[in-house]
Amino acid sequence: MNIGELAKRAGLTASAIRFYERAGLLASVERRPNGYRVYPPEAALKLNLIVAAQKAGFSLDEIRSLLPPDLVNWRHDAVLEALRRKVKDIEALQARLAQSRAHLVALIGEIEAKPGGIECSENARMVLARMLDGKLEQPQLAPADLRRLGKSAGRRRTS
Amino acid sequence: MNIGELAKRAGLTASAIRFYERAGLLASVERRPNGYRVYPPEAALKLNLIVAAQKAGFSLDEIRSLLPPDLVNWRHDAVLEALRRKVKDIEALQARLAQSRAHLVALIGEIEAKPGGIECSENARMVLARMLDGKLEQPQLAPADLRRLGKSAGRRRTS
DNA sequence: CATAACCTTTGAGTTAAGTTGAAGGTCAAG
DNA sequence: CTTGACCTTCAACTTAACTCAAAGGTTATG
Repeated sequence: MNIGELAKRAGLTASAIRFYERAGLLASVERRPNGYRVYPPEAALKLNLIVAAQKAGFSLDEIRSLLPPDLVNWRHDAVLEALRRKVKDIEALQARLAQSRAHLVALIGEIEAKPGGIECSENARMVLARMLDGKLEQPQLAPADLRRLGKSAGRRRTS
Repeated sequence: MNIGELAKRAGLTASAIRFYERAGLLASVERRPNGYRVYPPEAALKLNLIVAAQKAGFSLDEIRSLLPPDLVNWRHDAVLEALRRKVKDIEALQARLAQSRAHLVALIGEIEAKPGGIECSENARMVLARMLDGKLEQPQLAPADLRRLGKSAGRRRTS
């Protein structure tokens, strides 16, 4: 199977697959005499796994450090530890989101609760004040690698 | 007040404040004869507001489009709409996170449930298979601007 | 034999929200 | 008069996960 065929099967682009190879997620692969990469059918499985792990919030770096070269000799303990850590990360993010949501909902309530009486600027000043002290201390969170978890799951190839 | 003083008060760096000005979030400010920026005390309030909005998941672009120049003539309806939209975004992300978390927890359970009997490679293959079809379709989500919501709230200046 | 549809590598561009560095002007203290 | 702490601009760098373009080789088809 050539790279284009594999890309189609995995729902990726050929350039993404080359990128994964360059990034060390895929071992360097067999070549035809003309230089074309040739993939065995299992390659699609590995790509699907990578995509799934990404959707679950793992970075390519994390995935590389956990993926065994052969797809069968997993480092059990490391994988379990990473999974548990990721669950913790998600829970922390969930807590933060719940706080943010609550703040926003409260803010909406305060803004709506003034049908037009008290001068607009008066109102604005009060709402502002409440908004600012409400936000001043939120839970400190793990490093920035949580960002990934917020990514869209859509983005299937459109061509 | 000079920029360094303002930065200290707002918990930002001077370069961040210059960046916000360049990005159109802050109107260009009065200068001393030597070129130094001079800020009125209210400036800190505006910066606090920007920081608060960012923590709530708004991008600088969004903030710029909502922030009135005078801090008092808000476009009520636009602000309310933006707030409600942001709450929706947060809820969508929460749903996605709950799914991811559930998947990971289930996966951990499956891996743990094999004390060492069935060949490791057998187990790996099964777990893999279940993992892949579980993930294949997740809720499609709004564009990628949800990323911001995952950012750490920590990162108070350390110098 | 021309053309399209593949494939190759390399290098640069994308986004967001800043940070860092160079090169230089200004100001107060000792 | 020099040291150190400020301030100025501008340009380039950072991160992640790719994408895109250029320039060229290969293969199948009409």
